[in-house]
Amino acid sequence: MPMMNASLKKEASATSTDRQSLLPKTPAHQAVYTKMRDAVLFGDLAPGQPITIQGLTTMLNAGMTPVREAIRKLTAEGALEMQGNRRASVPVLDLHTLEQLEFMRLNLEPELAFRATSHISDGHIAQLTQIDDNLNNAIAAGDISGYLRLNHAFHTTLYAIAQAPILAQSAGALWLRFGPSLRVVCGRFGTSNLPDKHAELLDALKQGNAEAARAATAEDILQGMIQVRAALSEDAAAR
Amino acid sequence: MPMMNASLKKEASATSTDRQSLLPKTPAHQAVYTKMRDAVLFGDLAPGQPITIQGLTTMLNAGMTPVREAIRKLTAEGALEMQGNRRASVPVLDLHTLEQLEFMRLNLEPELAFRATSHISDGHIAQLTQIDDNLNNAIAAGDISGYLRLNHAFHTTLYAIAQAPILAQSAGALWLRFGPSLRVVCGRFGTSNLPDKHAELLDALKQGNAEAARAATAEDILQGMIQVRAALSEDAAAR
DNA sequence: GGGCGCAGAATATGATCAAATTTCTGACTG
DNA sequence: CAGTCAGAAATTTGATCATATTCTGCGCCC
Repeated sequence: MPMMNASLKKEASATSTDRQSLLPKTPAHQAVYTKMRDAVLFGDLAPGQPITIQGLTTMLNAGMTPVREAIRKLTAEGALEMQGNRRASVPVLDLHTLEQLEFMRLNLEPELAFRATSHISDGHIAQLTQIDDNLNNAIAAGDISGYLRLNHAFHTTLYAIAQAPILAQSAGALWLRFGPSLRVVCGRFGTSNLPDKHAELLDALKQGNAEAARAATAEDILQGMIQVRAALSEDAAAR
Repeated sequence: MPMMNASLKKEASATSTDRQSLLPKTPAHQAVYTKMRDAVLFGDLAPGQPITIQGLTTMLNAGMTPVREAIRKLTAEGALEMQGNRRASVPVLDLHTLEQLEFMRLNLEPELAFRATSHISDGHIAQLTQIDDNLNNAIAAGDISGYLRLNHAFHTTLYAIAQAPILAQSAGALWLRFGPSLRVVCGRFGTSNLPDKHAELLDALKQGNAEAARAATAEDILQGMIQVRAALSEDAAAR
């Protein structure tokens, strides 16, 4: 009974050279990981929602092993948590956890902006400016999903410039923890009051002013965390 | 019926090693993860040494899937790294990476000691004192492996008291990165010049002096990182 | 010296086993 | 007599394994 759609995902391909040779570069578990990561980051998986492994295999048309490995990886990064039994779910943020995330972000990300200033090039600035322009358009259009993705892309791109992979990776793991709640914030307050210290940050980067870049990043983080805290407090009060 | 060689690991049932079948509480992938984690932390796996998945299945008498999942988890935590091919290995520390680790440790662990001061109890202090006594004995006896394990246990125990799971988890991931090099340090300099700011730290905890605990932890970290940096520089010069 | 298999290892799949949640039944109590 | 709760069967879901397939590395032959 439960085995019927397994065959229609890959038809009998007579020519194994054309399509296969064009994209054999993506390992399945990595593709699954990226999709699930984005789903967590951009709110496609709501906090508290249980993750079923078999549901993902059918949803992503993937095997069981890649899904399991992606779940393990995301669990290690804090994007998912194993509830006492062997079920995984997107963790719900509480104020105590949020405070720790804010502490770590304020220690990590301003430092990354500081370091990026030393290694930035004109091409990098153009790239960041492009992202920020699209981001402002998304805000103006009320495009929540676009805002989330572009905001994430802006910070990720900047931190990659800092040439500090450990710090950048740690900061990326933190984003996985509060990403789902960012979606909640936007759903509650819309895109009107979103923080945008990116202009100040870009100015500082153009001038090579590392201290100003650090300060602007700290401001941006504080603004965002205040919004998330407000949404969380409201949720706790409504319960 | 096709399981012939899989049975011989369970055949010696009446003898000593079959506690697992009597206590089926531990999932296999978790047991494998813990063993590999300890092997990385305490230098049983040397940096640069390639990890073969089939070697681990036979070495740990485990299946293939649990080993794969443990490798994914450790890779996500930075304990292992995937080199371009699909081989994994214990990463070798360079000075640039070490600097980032020091930066993060100095931001995280003193804060954890600071927070632990508020929540500590007499039982906790007794526990930490016990560990530190054993640690001093290990140093006096030149027991490198014992020193590594007890030093790790001391810090882990303290950080668990701080009631800040995100910070503690992040700090634990950092230990996975410089753990292998700690073994190298000990192999080079012995246990004579090892840092031991634990006495100061314990005094501060007993007095409830959070600021002193923070400072003592920072000193302990700096001492240890200086040692690791010296060993790394020596290695780089010898090559 | 370079292209071509060949061995070995890693990835991915489906099947099988075990555990847990759910559901259904039945009895007991108010 | 009805409602509720305990317990057991059943279904769902996670964990593990054996196997097939694919890719990498290396040696060999041209």
